[in-house]
Amino acid sequence: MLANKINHLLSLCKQISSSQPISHSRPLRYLPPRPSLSQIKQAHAYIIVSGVFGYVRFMGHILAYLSLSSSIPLDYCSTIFHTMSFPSVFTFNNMIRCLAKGNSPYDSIALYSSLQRRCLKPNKHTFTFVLQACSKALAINEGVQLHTHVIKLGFGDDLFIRNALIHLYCTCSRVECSKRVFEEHVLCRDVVTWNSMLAAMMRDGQINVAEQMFGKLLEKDVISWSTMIKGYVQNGLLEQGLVCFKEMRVRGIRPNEAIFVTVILASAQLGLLGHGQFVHSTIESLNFPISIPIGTALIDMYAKCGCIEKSISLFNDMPRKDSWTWNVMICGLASHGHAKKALALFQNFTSEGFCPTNITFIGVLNACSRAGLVCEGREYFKLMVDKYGIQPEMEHYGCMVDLFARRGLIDEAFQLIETMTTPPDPVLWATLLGACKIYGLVETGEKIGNKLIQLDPAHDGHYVQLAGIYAKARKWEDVVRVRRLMIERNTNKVAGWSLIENHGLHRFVAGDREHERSSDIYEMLQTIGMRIAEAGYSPNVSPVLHDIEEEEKENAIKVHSERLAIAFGILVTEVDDCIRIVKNLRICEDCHEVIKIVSKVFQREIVVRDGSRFHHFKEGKCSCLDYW
DNA sequence: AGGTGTGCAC
Repeated sequence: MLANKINHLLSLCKQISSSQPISHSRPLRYLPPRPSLSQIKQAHAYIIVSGVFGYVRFMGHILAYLSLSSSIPLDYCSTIFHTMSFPSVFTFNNMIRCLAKGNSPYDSIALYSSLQRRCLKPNKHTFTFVLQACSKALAINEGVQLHTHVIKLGFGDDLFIRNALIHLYCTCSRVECSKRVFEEHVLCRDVVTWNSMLAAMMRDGQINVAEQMFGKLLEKDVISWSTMIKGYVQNGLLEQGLVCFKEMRVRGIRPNEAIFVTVILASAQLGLLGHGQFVHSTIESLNFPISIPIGTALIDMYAKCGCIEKSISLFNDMPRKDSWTWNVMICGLASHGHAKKALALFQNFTSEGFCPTNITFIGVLNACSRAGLVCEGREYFKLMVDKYGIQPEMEHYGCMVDLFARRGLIDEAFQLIETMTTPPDPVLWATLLGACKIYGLVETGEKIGNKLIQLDPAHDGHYVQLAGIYAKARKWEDVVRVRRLMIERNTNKVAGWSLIENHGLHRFVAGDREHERSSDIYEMLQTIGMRIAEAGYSPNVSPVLHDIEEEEKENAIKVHSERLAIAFGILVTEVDDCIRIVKNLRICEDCHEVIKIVSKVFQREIVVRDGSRFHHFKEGKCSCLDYW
């Protein structure tokens, strides 16, 4: 159809050009709204070959079409531009736009200067394009100068330009300036202006202000909702983001791809399967197409919500995948300890012609470390550098140190750290510290622990780990000393919590008695205690740091948040249902042991996502093979 | 001829 039109255009132009000049816009009128690159090239070639009268004017249009391409052919654009001796402002504008959109923002800004040197007068379109370039280049100084030009030339009231200015100031973290632009013109604000301002407040973390603005916004379009939802999620207010999404659905607004991706991501971060499934079912009920970004986000979400099988089946069903999709799947398999599957997938990935990225190798190395595959880990690390030329980053060293440390190869971990050109991240030392705790290496642990506390004195985790090492060696005086240090320094203590979903969210902290079914929960804890004792369990109190009597220590670990959540889970779920818990910190050794036994004596499948990985408890065993 | 919004990590 389109080809016919173009052919028609060509023959028409041939006929006309032999007799009389054709009118200005005719060669381009036959192009569709977003023509393909080859269609644009055909039209361009024809304009030149036919020697159409006024063809210089068409070059601006050709550039305008090119600026709409998904990946802008900058070489082609500049060839067109530089063949013209006297480009018009229109042509300049579209070239500025091509450069801004095609990731050459500095060239775009430079072209604006050259437009002025030629004594051409920029118009309102010039500013929207060049301001976009400034936002992209974070060129705040140039942006401020342009703002003065805008005012001088009398474009200060233009809605599009003001929105571009708001966007510029907010991407350069000048929220106060964008607020000023926003407030200057109360009368002529449109939805887009509100949206830009909303985005600015979000980026600045001023959620309350943004919320008020959102409330005042009478006509909310899809992007207003998108901005608000994304803002919640970006600022870690995941549950509010999902509530906002639900409200949008209630009002009958059809979400777009970006919104779906954002709320799937929020569900993944929360780790709550119910929320993720709700979003997935919304997509299905709207018959919304599963694009690559949505499919990828869903795979990631199911993996992070503990349903790795569902991730795998979605992955296999996806007709088209990009390297992100593969990376998500490899990382997902790795986080669940399915090392062999992750490594097999890596082989398929490369044999299908994809090029692995630094992220791919984080997944691969993570798979090796989770499964204790030391030899494979060493090989992949070498392959990454030698074959793919990827320089190891902190995260790759993190995986390797973890790999060695878990196997007790502390010396090899130290050797690797010594080869690093950049100073090691405290996370690497923290990984080693964890290994010292597992292997009972009190002296090494003490050295690393003190070093870490020196490096990062506000992080309470380091004190807790070091105290844990002392506690395991029953060095109670040292435990007390470290704990006292932690209290004196008033560290940012992160409270442990566990979440479980059952007709809404239930969050527990240790010793919690706030829940409405608290007395039932504690009764269930008693029952659990009796039944696991019958099965031969005896408490391991080393994780308890308090210098208190043994009996009290036992009581303290009995009420860890994950146990309260599991007791509640047993109370409210059906026997065949899997109990899913999300915990912010790492699970303690004793709770891990308890949950293993619970899974056996109560015949329940329990999945715990802790701060670092997944634990699938079934028949008295855990998928981590007691290695975390 | 113009402005706003999405995915992978120790």
